[in-house]
Amino acid sequence: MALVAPTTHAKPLESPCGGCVRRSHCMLQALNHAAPDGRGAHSQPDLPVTSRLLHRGDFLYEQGERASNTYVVAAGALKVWTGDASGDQQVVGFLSQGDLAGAELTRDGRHGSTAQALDTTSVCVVSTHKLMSALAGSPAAARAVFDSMGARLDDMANLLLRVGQKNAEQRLASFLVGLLDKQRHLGLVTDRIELPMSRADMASYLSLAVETVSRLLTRLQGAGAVKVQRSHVDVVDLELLRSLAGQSAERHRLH
Amino acid sequence: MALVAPTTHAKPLESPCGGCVRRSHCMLQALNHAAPDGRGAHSQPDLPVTSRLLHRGDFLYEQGERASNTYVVAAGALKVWTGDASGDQQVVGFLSQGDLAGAELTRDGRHGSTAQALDTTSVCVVSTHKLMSALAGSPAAARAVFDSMGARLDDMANLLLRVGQKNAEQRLASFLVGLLDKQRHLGLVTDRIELPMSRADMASYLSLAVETVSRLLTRLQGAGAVKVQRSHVDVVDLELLRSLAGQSAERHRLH
DNA sequence: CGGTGAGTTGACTTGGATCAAATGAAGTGG
DNA sequence: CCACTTCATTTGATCCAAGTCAACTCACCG
Repeated sequence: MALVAPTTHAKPLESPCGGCVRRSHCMLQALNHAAPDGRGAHSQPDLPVTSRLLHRGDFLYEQGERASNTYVVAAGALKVWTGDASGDQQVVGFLSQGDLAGAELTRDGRHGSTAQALDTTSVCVVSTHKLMSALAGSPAAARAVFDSMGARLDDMANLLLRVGQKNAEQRLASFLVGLLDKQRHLGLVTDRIELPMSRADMASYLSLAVETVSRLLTRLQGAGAVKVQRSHVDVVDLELLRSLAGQSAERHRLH
Repeated sequence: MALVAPTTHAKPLESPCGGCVRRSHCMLQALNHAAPDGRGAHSQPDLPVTSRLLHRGDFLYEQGERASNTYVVAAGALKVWTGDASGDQQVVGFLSQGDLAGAELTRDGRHGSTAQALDTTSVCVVSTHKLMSALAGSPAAARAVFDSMGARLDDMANLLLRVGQKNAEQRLASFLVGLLDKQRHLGLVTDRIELPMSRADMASYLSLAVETVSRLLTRLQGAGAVKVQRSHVDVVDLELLRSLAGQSAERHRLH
C-alpha cells in the first residue's frame, strides 16, 4: 500500500492540469470553474498554465531576479531561502504539494528569496501578469490566491514565534509536528516523515547549529518520541512529541 | 517646521479616501481608477471603504477572530503579534502608513495574529469579500494587493534572516536602519526616529531580552551612531549604523 | 576500496538570558 | 504643588543553552 511521503517518487505532469491528481484542490482550478456550485464555467478563457520539472539543486527562481511568474507546487519539495550582502543565508520555508511559490516580492518587483528543489519536483507555472488578469474574472480565484498568501504569512509568523520563544528542543519537536500536520492536511501518512532536506537546511530554518539538530534528534529518539534513521523518521509517540513541542520554559510575556 | 514621525498627531480621516492625504499612493485607489494612464474610470462601482480610529492598546483584530475585513493603515502605528497555546507571544511586525493589514490567515479563515494600536491610529476598512469582488474589475488593483502581501512576505523573510544570522547588536542596528528606510520611502525625515513601541515590543520583535535592547541602545550611543532619549532616537552617523547592522561573522564589534 | 561529504559525538567557550536592584517618568489624589 | 504608587527602563552580576572547534563514523560512489 505504502502511502508515500510527498517527496518520494515525484513525477512530472505530462499535461498541466488535465491529468493533475490534485486538480480538485488546486487554487488555479477556481479560475476555470468560477462557480463551484455547478453553475458552470464562465466565458473567461483558460489561464495558460505550463508545467516545469526540477531536479535536486535546481533553482525555481533566484533572489533578485525579476519576478514575472507565480508557481504552484504540484509534487516534490523546495526550500526557500534569503541571503544578504554579507553572505548570510537563511532558509525561511519549505514548500510542498499545493503551496504557492514566488510571491515574496521586493519593492521593485524582484524575488526576495530563492527557491531551490530538494528533490525531483514538479511545479505549475503561470505568468503573474496573466494570473492577475484572470483573477478579474473570478472573485473566488482571487480569494484562493489571497488565502494562499495569507497562509504563508501565517506560517512565517508561526516560525518567528518558534524561533523567538522556544528553546532548541521545542523548535525541533514542533518542526516535526508541523510536518505531520501538513501531511495529514494533504491526506498522507502521519506516523512517518521523510525529510527531504539536509540537516544544514533544518538547522538554518530553525536557527540552530547543525550539531544541535543532530544531538536533539538523538535526544528525541532517546526520549521515545521518534525513531530516526537518516532522513527517515518514524513517529513512536505523537503525544509525547507534541508535549515536547508545546510548553515553553516560562519566558517573559508582553503584558 | 517639524516633519513629524508617522505616529505623532495622528488624525482620523473625516471622510474616507476623499480627504485622504495618501490618496495618490493608496492601493485601494487603483480600484476606482483602474486605468492610471487616463483612459478613465470603468463602470465598477466604488468599493465601500470606511475609516476606523484606534487608540493606544485598542485591537484592530484579534487572533482567532473570523477574518472578514482587510485594512490599510492610514496613519499611526500598530504592532502585530502571534500567541500560542502555551501563552508565548511574539511580535512579528510593525505596521505604519500604507501597510496592508489583516491578511495573515489560518487555514480555517481566521486571523493568525493580533493587531494592536501603539498609538492613535487610523485605518481604512474594507470587506475582504467585497474587495475580492472589486478586484474582479481591476487587474491593476489585484496586482497592488498581491504586491502588498508579497512585500510583507519579504519583510518577514528578512526578519527571519536577521534573527537567525545576526547577533544582538546587528539586529538592533538593522532594525533602526529598516525604520529609516521605511521613513525615507514614505518621504519622511531620515535623521530621526520616533519609536512608537515599548522596549518590550522591540525585544520581542528582535527575539532579544528587554535588558539586551536597553544595553545595546546605550552601546550604539556610546559608539557615536545614535543619540537616544527614551522613544526619541537621533541618527548621528548613518554610515556607522549601517556598518554595525551589516556584516555578520566579522568581529569588528564594539570593544 | 579509497575518497568525499553528510552526519554524529565530545570537549570547551561565550553571547545573551536571567536574576536583582536602582533609577526615571507619568500619573493620582490630597 | 508635592507625596506616593506604578510601571518602564537602565545598569550590574551571574549563569547556562547553544554555538564553536575538533575528531570520528557512516553512507555512497566512481
